[in-house]
Amino acid sequence: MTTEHHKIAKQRIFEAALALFARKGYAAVGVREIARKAEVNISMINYYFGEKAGILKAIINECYDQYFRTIKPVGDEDLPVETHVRKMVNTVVNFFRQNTELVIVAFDIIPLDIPEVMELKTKWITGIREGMANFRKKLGIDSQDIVQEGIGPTALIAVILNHFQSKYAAEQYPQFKEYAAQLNDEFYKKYIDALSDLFLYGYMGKKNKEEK
Amino acid sequence: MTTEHHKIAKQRIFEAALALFARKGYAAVGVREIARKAEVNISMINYYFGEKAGILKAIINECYDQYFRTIKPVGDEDLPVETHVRKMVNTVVNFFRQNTELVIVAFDIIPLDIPEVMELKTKWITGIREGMANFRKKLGIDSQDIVQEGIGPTALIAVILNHFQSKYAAEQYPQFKEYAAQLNDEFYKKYIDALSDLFLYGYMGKKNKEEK
DNA sequence: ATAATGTAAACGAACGATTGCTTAAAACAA
DNA sequence: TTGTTTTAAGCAATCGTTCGTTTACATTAT
Repeated sequence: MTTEHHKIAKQRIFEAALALFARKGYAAVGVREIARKAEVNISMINYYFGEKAGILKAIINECYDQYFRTIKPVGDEDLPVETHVRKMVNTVVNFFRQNTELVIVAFDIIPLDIPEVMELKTKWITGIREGMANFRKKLGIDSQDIVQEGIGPTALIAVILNHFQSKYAAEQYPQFKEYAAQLNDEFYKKYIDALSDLFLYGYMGKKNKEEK
Repeated sequence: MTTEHHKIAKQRIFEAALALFARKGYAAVGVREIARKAEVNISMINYYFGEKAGILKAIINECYDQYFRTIKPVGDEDLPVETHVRKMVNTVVNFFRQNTELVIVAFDIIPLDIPEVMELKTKWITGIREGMANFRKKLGIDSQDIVQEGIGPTALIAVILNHFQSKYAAEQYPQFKEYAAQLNDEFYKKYIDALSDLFLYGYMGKKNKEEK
């Protein structure tokens, strides 16, 4: 029971902080606000996570770990390039959809002046990049070429992240909730196809395809 | 002289805040830090901008105004679609390059719980979308189709914004400065072409082009 | 010409509120 | 009892903002 209680309280803090960080950004959220939402005493945060930044570290670890474990096996599959790309887009979009708050907080680009956190993120990103080296190679991306690095998978993920940041923001504001409500299963089926098409054949190719 | 002095102090606050907001995010920066960097008394911030959020509003107005005035005339030009897209990509990338701090702060997606600021951004985005309606029409984008909205120009800007966020972050950290230094004129010439190619013909088209 | 008035810019000090975090004791389970 | 979990209270520091005052210069009146 004790262990159970333990987990529950820690989990509540984690989830409350995650939701608040996603909504307002790390710096804009205070520990008291987290404690209030988690229905927990303030000191519980330091008890379980050491410091405020400890929650963020936990979020980052959780997100990158799950992300890597999700896309790595897909990247290692042996499929024709086009099929492979489509499957990867599908995988990434679904992961972002199911873990929107996690990716918004963990994949946020604005640097925090907390060296430890920055190092943690760098470590993860480097690791994932190495783990996906084969997939990148298959796409013919030369890791030395910074132009190719700037587009390719990097660009794809930027687009997807941007979409879910916008979606999440829209869900908060009454005037945009109507839009957010349209983003259902049906939408994502089409979205994944359209995004794959765009990445594979571009805007002109996509246009030709539609005109056929 | 008085007016001259006025401009200088206000400008210093604006620029100091802009740099700090871009680096750390709005919420992570205090007015004292801004005042210190601007070499100005703390109370001058409220004197010139009313409140801390007033600086942010000024930044947002400055950015969107300049952005719209830059891309609008390009969007209204009468060019073949491909040429038009390439010119637009070139225009947007150069604008982001020359106004990196402005776009990082103003185009940041994470919502601030300052209703006034959110309304201001919404107003600008709506206006720009309307102003660029002809260009979107030319690309064959149906504004009602949220799938097409999610990719297209939205995706392109997301990619470019992501690049400059990464670049700006890299410039701050010693271990990445080497990378940031490579992002020179030569790089952006290639980057603009590669990004245009990707958007127009996709990854497969780009690959075919290179193999020729 | 000199003195009085007006005005905008800048200053240091302080306001109440909130920040992240710590402590010591109470409540609980084993 | 022993050891763990939860609590309330409080720490120093900082937050955004406002205060009354002073400086510097322009305008007006005498």
